Amino acid sequence: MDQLSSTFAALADPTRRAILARLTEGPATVKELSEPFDISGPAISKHLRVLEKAGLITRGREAQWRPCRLDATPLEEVAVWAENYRRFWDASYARLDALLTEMKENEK
Amino acid sequence: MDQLSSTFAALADPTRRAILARLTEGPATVKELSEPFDISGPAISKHLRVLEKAGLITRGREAQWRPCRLDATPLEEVAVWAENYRRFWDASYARLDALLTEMKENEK
DNA sequence: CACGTACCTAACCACTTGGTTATCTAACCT
DNA sequence: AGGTTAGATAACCAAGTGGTTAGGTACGTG
Repeated sequence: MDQLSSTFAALADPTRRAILARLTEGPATVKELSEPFDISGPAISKHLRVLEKAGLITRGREAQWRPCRLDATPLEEVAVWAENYRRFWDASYARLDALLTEMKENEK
Repeated sequence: MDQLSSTFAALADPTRRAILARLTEGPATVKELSEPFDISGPAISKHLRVLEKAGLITRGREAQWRPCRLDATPLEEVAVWAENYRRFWDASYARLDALLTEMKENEK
């Protein structure tokens, strides 16, 4: 699977997005991350592995803890990808787009 | 499933992203959309249903054709979501962020 | 009417996903 | 050494996904 696909796939789960949101406040252990959720440890472990494979988190090791840190670089690609569609949802951008097209037409 | 989740899930497949890219050039029939891909009609139909459920396309009906049109509005939510993480990948933004935090500290 | 074209639905298959419980390793603390 | 805590792994299950083939519907045309 390509980078963008695995990033989108990782983001498709609300639990994983909540984990990312939590990590914006700083690194956390697996236990801390699992606190807000009513699911088992192994389930969290699986989510973390998905996030790690997508390159969205990195994991260290300190004694018996395996602290997770956010790595947002894959999200830049997501933002860039979405921005390419801005003119299709943004009305003012659409008008600008139409203007530019018109100008191009006039050049011919 | 919430809106953002189903949007991300829809975008996780390269075939579906390619279909969206094709639709930026204007509406297309199912046949036209399936042309670039080496998969069966029903497979395309399934992809289109996923995109439709995610609100990324709308479908009309003209005689025996069911033309698809792009609807990018769910992508705005994606862009906004990703932008909230910009400071975690953008070095200059991170520096600005640190500066603002420092200023806040000084206010106390 | 008969035929071809565009598209959908149904049934099926292999694989993945999100969850579980049970069991293991590794580190810390008495 | 024994017990507790953090975490991973394994085995399992139900549901979902991405693909297939076969068959059905709706429309335009000879």
